Amino acid sequence: MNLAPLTQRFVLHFGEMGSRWGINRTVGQIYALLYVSPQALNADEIGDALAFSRSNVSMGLKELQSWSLVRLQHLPNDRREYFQAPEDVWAIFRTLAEERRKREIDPTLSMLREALMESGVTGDDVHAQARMRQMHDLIELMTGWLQDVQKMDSATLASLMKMGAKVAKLLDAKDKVAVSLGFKARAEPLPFDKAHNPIETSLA
Amino acid sequence: MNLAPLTQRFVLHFGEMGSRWGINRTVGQIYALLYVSPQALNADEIGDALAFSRSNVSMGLKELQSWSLVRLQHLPNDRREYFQAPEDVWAIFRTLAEERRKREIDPTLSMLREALMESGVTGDDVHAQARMRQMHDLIELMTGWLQDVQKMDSATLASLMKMGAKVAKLLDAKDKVAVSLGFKARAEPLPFDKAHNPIETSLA
DNA sequence: TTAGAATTTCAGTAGTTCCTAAAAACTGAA
DNA sequence: TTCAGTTTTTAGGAACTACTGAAATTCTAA
Repeated sequence: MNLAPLTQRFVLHFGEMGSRWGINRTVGQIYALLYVSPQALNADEIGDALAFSRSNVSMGLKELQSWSLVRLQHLPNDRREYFQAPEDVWAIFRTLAEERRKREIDPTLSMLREALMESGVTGDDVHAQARMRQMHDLIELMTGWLQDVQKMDSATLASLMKMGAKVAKLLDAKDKVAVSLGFKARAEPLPFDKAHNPIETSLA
Repeated sequence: MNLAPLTQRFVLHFGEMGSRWGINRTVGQIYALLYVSPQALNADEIGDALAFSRSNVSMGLKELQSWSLVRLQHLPNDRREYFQAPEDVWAIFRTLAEERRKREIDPTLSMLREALMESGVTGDDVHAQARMRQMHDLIELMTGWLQDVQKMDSATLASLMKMGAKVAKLLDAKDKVAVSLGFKARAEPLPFDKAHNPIETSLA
């Protein structure tokens, strides 16, 4: 491996973190290299840079493609495939969030849905099913919210994130202002009341 | 394994998903069992229910404790340790988010911070460092926001999530109302302008 | 202090994942 | 169709992780 110093540190770090992120060292390093590379690289260049066998690079790239984390490119008069990581970090984040949801959450959500359809449940399963409903409702709320915010453009999302906890306070203030004016900013009532909260009430 | 049908399905599913979640089958199944169990269980009961060796159960419980996902309990006149999963699914989510941040994100944030301190960077590393800054700024924004919302109580958080994308629109409307009244709801200007957005400008 | 119950550690084995080198398959030009 | 360059698949060894039973340690009540 013969990379510029900062790049090398970055690449090695991604290799080490790989196992915590559910990818292997190879995949982590390949992605890191592509992320910092100013231009697309082909499989041989990647293999040379990281001292991996050609086939290992091939596997790694396939894995990254399955995550939609790399884009394929072709250069004129060169039939090798060139790979690059998308530039927009917000887009990368969106992709990651979506892929992880698909792999780590959706299967569980399906299982829970099926378990909740089951009727005539008896014995220990009565309590178990109630617990599953709590988990199901929370996950459904989270994934629904995630889909919502994924539709926002990056600037709006960034603004909301920077506000953080202030959002709640502002909305509170807004309600008061709106009410004092008899101003109706929303078509349907906000679900601030507990009665509409499936999480709080599902075990009640 | 001799569990009620729904419980069994739930437990087996958690075992299978374990590898995707970065835990092993044993740990996944133990957590699932504790999650649906109406009362705390001791290590022997867990081992019997799941047909694991006593030592395997011990390791699994240790792992779950390192994630702060199980609570330890003692019954009167019984010196065995009893384990249970916290009941509040929101609290569980908070714990999970925090632990994953510590393990999967914080080390990378540190590495990026150090890389950005580096001065006198030349060659390929100039572009690489700029890319690292983009990643750093995004992660910092996300983790900061996460800390903010983790402080909210569950009901507020649930409300905000249910609103999803509507939050942005409401805030927009709120600004208009506030402005038309000469009403100042916030102490500092909101960073809606691009100039204050480190993500958009760090590579410009 | 000690018996014995409960838990943890350890060493060995089984199982899984990672990685390479070689073979096979594919692609576009001649 | 053939050929050379390129990519993918495959088989097998290396490295790592998971699991068990036994031994060691820790803990508690008498």
